[in-house]
Amino acid sequence: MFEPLDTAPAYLRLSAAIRARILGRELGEGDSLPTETELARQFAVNRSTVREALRNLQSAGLVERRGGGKKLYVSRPAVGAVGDGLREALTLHEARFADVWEALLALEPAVAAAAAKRRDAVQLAELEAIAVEFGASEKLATEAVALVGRFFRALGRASANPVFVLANEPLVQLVEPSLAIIIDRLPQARRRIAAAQRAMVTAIRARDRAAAADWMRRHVEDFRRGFEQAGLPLETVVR
Amino acid sequence: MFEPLDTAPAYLRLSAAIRARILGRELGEGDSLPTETELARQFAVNRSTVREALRNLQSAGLVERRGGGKKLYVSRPAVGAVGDGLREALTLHEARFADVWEALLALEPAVAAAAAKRRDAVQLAELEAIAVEFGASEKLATEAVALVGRFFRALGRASANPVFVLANEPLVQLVEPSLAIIIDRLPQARRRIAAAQRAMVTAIRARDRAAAADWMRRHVEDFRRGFEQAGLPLETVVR
DNA sequence: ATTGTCGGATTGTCGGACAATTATCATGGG
DNA sequence: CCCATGATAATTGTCCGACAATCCGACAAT
Repeated sequence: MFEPLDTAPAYLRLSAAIRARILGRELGEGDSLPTETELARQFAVNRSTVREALRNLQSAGLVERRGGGKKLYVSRPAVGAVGDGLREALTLHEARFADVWEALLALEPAVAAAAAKRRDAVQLAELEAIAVEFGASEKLATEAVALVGRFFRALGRASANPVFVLANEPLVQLVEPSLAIIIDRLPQARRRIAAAQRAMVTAIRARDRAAAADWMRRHVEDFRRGFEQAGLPLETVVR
Repeated sequence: MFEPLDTAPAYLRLSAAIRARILGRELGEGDSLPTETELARQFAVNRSTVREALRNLQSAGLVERRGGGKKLYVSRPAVGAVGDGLREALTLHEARFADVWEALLALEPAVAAAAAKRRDAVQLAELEAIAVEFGASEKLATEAVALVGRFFRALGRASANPVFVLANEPLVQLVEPSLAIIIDRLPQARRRIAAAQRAMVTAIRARDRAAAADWMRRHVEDFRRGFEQAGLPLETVVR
């Protein structure tokens, strides 16, 4: 007979309303939002309430401020921001290295295969450049790790699959600290990574999906071995 | 020479400060936050500013209100909430069905294998119950879809890998509407899904990882065929 | 064309206020 | 002694009004 009343706080209903407009494409990426005062007038609430709703949308990445300006623009959630959130969530869920590794083993070969299938010339050149720079490096562990991260991210973009791009990000973030330790402790790590990157680039250049996936699989398995050889237990909780 | 000044608004620095405490485990899950007035006093800002910071943390799932109460408690981001955010992000990134399917094909066999390896008796019973209920159903498409969703989520939990659990969620959410259409249009879809679920349960009961992964692979590939046979183009943008 | 200036618009932050709801606790009954 | 109960205090959600800092756009000066 009667439906339950919506007793949610106004700031939540407000952000839900705007969120729905964005997801329904009535507000497209790049459109600017009305000013806070104007929103307050339209929704007939106080500006403080509007601001709470906006903070909500802002941390979901649905609106953002561009280049030091004041206006808010509708945006698609940035990969980095989504990745940060996922990394936090996984950290608080006490994901262990073994868990992340298991996901990497499932995901990355498919990413590599998709990259081999769909990469364009620019993306191939980027991967090559990163592999060359890594191979030539006598750099600090942190710089080497950053290059590995760039390689994986470039691979994700080359896969032309937004699901892979987004899924990639938190895994790479979570793995980077461990990788730094491995590169520090195991002298052969750099060589093995460089070899794997070369092999993957070659396979991707040849558009050989199977080879790309296979080399990635070895690369990821190597990574686990490195983790163990560096004396770290697989049950280590990542953070 | 000079470092850039931190000119971020107070509400952002405030949420960053609390966020760091939570991620650093100084505030553990279940701890309650001080009241807004108390936070305002400690950080020497106005309560309005505190509230904006809290809205930020709240939508990241780092704090939540429990059972209609007033107090805020530190929490780990709920799987459903993280999944919602990811689904939104993927929608706005214009992920196509083909992209989601490609990710499913990479991820789900690994999830099934992990479930076969690590499931306990309760989780096995849950999977069995869902499969039986699905097999016996003359239900509406929406109910059948809900059961498929429950099957995949139960599988994720049985994998005992939080990365799989979190990655699973948005994919399942994105795929459910398509699945409803398929079940509506293709009479044989129900039978094929039921058969796949039975096979997977059998493999998982026997702890046969390879068989579980293999049946899941077929299941996912079947899903793509169903999508095409239902007359939907793979390039359809999910939402 | 670049730089400086000026007024208006907008955001960030503040203080205070109040109703509605929730937490706390003393108190009396079983 | 334990539990229900009601009064009281604390807290949240929302509003109002205010003001400095900053950004924006237009216009003037170099």
